[in-house]
Amino acid sequence: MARPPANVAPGQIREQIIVAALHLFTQRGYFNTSVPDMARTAQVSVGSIYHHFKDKEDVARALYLSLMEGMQAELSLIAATHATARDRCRAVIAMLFQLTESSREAMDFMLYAKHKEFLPGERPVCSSLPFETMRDFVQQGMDQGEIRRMDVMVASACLFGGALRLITARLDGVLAEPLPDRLDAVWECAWRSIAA
Amino acid sequence: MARPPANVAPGQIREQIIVAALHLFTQRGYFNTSVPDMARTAQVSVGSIYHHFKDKEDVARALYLSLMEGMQAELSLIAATHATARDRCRAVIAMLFQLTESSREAMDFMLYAKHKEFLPGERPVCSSLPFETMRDFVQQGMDQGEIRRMDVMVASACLFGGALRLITARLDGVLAEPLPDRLDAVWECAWRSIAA
DNA sequence: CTATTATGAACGAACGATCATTCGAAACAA
DNA sequence: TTGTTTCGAATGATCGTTCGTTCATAATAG
Repeated sequence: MARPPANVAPGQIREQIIVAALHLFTQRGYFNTSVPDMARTAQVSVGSIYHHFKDKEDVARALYLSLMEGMQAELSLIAATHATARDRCRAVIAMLFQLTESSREAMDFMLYAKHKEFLPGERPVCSSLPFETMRDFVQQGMDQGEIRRMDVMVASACLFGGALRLITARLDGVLAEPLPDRLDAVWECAWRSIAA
Repeated sequence: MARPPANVAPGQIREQIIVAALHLFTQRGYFNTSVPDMARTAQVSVGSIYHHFKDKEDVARALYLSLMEGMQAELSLIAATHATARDRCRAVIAMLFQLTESSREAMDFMLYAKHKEFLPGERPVCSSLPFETMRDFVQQGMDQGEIRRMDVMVASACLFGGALRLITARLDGVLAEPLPDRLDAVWECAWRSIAA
């Protein structure tokens, strides 16, 4: 059995394709991006894309799942390094803000792409594992008495809604300043809205 | 110049096409909807669509602008019938919640379609007139001392972010109960977060 | 070692399907 | 009649996908 050529790292082509797809999908959208576009940007051939992925949709799915996995890893890290709901939720917002600045395209695609239009099988972002984990943080904070008793969905929406809205504004170019500059102000409002 | 046929009201065909487009765009998305699809759903011919609209994009634009106009009218009404920022903003959220229940597809298309992918000319929703009006409400509330002094964008995001997040959840089917049932709870959190 | 064969990654022209759009004719109103 | 609206088959362009081929490398034989 022949091994892949030694002059390129294994999985590197896949990575090139996924990175190119992320760039094009966020810039022009999934449906405005052709497979030849992806091949050109990734500097590989069309055939190579179909060698590594089942079809165009499969590229988008691999990208989406990979981003979701990364996000979930960040949340697990936060859960492991912070004890209270307050600390955890603040860390979540700080992380989201930083990620938006450092990986703007990833955040854009993960949070605001209309996945159901090109990934019919996947569940809506709202009910993805990361968002469920964030609601868990809130639920536990309510159980511990840190957060007022109320519907978990309402509490989560109010706690994270402001931050997510600001991320949208930033991604749309409506907010000029880096998000971390607004962390303290947003957090004060967010926590005040649901704190016991 | 011939007047339109007497057996159909003037502008009715246009309306049929726009309604069909709204239905299909929210159900499958703009790019998964073909012009023949629109013709079939609107019960008109393909040629008729091109008689009333320049092209497919023009249908989407007419739909979008019409929805935006309706939203702005609602906001103007609120501005005229409520004096304080507190009353105005609460009325805005109540209106958004009601509209989501009564015109789910309209809200979905207006707030969460990726317009820039098929309406390259239009500005992002964030910087549309309705959203600017909502920020104006907040700014005036800050000038009047009702709302704590802070960045207007941050305050607006925190005040409306929770409600908008809940609307997303509702549209995604993650929230089972009608939004108006949650109005009091959401409003208490929202106002608490920025009230002076 | 060298020569030969086997493997599968990479390629891109070509294919078939689908789409937005056009246009000439028919239908209808005035 | 004349001008407008409606129709849907035809057009041309574009897209996702396929597939025969090339070629570098690994495995094997001598």
